[in-house]
Amino acid sequence: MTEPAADPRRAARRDAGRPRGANIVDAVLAGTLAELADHGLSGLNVERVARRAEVNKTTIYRRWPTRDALVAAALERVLIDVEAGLLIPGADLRADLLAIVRPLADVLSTDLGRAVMRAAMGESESPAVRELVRRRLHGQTTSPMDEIVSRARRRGEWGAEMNGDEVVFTLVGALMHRALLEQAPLSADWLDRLVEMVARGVR
Amino acid sequence: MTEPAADPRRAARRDAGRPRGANIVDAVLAGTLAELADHGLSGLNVERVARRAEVNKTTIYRRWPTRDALVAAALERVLIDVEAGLLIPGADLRADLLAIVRPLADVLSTDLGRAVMRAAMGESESPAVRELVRRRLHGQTTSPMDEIVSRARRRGEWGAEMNGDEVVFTLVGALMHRALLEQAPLSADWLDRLVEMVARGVR
DNA sequence: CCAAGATAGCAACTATGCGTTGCAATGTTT
DNA sequence: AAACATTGCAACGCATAGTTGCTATCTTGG
Repeated sequence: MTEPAADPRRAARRDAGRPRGANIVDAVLAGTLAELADHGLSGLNVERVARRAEVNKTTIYRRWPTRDALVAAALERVLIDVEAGLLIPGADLRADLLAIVRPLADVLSTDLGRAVMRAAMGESESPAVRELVRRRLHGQTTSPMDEIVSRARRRGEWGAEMNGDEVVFTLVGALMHRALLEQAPLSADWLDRLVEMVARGVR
Repeated sequence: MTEPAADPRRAARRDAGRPRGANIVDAVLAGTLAELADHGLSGLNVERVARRAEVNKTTIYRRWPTRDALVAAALERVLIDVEAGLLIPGADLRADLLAIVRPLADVLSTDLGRAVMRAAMGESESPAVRELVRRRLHGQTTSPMDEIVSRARRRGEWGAEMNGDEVVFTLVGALMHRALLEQAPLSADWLDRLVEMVARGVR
């Protein structure tokens, strides 16, 4: 539900037209993210996005039917970058967990990232966002974690009845809380302590 | 910034007037919470709140200058109920942690509670809400945790370099993630496993 | 090259919801 | 009874979401 917009009238011939919209899509979503970082979700305004992307408001509405859909699409852009770290096996469980959590920590260390995640939590009523979050959550972290857990089991680092997902989600929740509610820095030091604690906890 | 609204003109004589507003304040805040639960933060509408509370819109605006302030006041109402569990010392660290986290878990198990916490996270840009969250967070959990940690230290259950706040906040973050993003139930079983993991982690 | 089809811009419009204002009605205190 | 405070009411101004009808421009198949 991001690019061509499933429109019956557009089903027949999809190869004609003015400059095909990839550029526009990019510009608009980038503009949306920028506005999100600048004014927050509640201050996000479609007309400003349009101006920023140097595109007409109508064009935006033709591609994304509602403000929510626009935001959801923009969020998706960013969340793709939070893909779990490449699955290079680390020295131990702590290293593996750190590798999985660090990309998110990086995102949450920028104004944009915080704005985006805030939106993801706050707007998670919106069907579009809710769907997106579910997709990104399950499936993005689950498979890497399965790998990590079985490695850790082999090394005797994992004896808990906790499953992999539950553990990552706890870590993610902790990051969110610190970044969004406490508004405290996600320092390397703190991250180390957090992961250390969790790693000890599942032994 | 909850009840009388600091208004210079009202400083002189504050004892005359129509039925003093306690009833109205209650009705309006209750209405706000109800609307929040029904339509979510983005769907919350002052005029509907007014109808629901059987009060005029103007009256609301006279007491709470903006929609944000109204929401903040309503949030505060609920968050008071999340006060840390009475400090009855439990059998062990696990029991203490459970006692501290359970009130929040209860709140997050209702539609209203989820809506409220979602609002608290999403709207934490808004100065009013941000201030509120800070106040409730620091000071609400810190002192009970100091107590719990020193008890746990005495019993040899706490050897970690993690401090008390960091641990509660991790727990709270985990609850939030599960309730708001995963939208999974905060079952007693899951809560036990979570607390068990953390308790082991700080040893 | 040309006609068809698709996309984008533009301007004007509706609808909704926030927040304001002036005034009248009603209640309380001294 | 007089003074004062609070509420209700109706009518606004204003920003922003979302729509519509039209025209201009681009791409591609023939």
